[in-house]
Amino acid sequence: MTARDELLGRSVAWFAEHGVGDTSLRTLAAGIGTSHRMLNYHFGSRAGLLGAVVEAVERAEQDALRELVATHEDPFEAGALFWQHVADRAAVFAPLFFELSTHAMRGEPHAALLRRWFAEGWSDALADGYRRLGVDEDRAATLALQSLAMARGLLFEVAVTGDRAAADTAMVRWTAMVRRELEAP
Amino acid sequence: MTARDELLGRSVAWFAEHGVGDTSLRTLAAGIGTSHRMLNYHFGSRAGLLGAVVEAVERAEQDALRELVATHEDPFEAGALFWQHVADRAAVFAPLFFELSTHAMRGEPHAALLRRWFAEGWSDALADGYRRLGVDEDRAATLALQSLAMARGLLFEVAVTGDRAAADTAMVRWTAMVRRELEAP
DNA sequence: TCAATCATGTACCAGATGGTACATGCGCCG
DNA sequence: CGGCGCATGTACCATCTGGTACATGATTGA
Repeated sequence: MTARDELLGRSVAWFAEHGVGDTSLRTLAAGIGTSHRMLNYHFGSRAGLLGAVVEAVERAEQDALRELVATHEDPFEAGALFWQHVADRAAVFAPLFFELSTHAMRGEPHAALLRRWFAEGWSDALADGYRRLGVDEDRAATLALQSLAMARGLLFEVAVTGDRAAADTAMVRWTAMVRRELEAP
Repeated sequence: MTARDELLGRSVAWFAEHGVGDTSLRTLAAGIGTSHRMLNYHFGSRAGLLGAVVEAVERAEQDALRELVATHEDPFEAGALFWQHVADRAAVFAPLFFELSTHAMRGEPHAALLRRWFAEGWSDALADGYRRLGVDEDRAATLALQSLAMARGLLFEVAVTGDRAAADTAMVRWTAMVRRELEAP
């Protein structure tokens, strides 16, 4: 692990806990035990650091999902495990996720990268899963969108209220609703 | 309309479009055609302004919902209209909503007010609606949570991808799923 | 008309900000 | 050993930040 990677990892953790918008390079540097000179040295500028952070967070989540999908046959089971994975990290992951998403909604900075992260990939992968279960194209796209929305909405709820149990049962019952929907004509 | 209200309204619009975190009092003042002196005069401080903004946004949304609920008998119809109301304003409302929500997730500032806004009220009102349809307590709570999560997740999707049509059909089909769920034993 | 209250503009403050020039360490390879 | 390149620390810069003191304009009520 290079010194840069070390700084990057600690920066992600700090941003997740304390927010991106309100954190200056100096505050961050003091918080993770380095100097603001180092951050500019390794990442060129504040914008460079943010870009690296976005990339790192995106790759970590996508890697986790890919591994779950690869190691589990049943897509519902993989989905349940991924929900668990995300919800476990809700307190630290959700604030960063939703904060960065607002940048994507408004444009700069890093809007293109963030849009790709939030929009593509996820719903495509989910729709693929439904299609493999024999659902027709139109239905699969909507189900993927709904599942994604449900997961993000429940993640939001967990992060704000801290009520993990309620969100878990909501997710379980949502899966049951989808299963019933698929079995129906 | 007092001068203060005028400034507050324009501030909300500016924050929605350009973000809270990256906007200084001076930038905001220049953007809405006043001086940063005026903002400090009317709101005391930056924190005071943000508090007023949060309060104003919350009240506006809750008023809209209350009016829809009061003027429509069928809760599904009121829900559909409220979704339309929110989705119409997604581009300007969602970024502000999700940005402020990260403040609530992390604590200060205005965490208490924001928590109340995001957590209570909404799901309670929804659960009441389901209970009035004869759903049992446990089921109603979960359905309220799911409906809220679905709406917020789809709002997120609309704000990021701009695909309103897909979100609309997803919402319509979700309502249908709930209706079927309620008719089932 | 005149005072008084509210609103607004100008100018300033101390501190923080992102960024950089420069000097110094440290470890690796010849 | 010597030198060289990466890493790190110090000090500084121009600019911007939130906030305030003070003077002035506008409005209104007696």
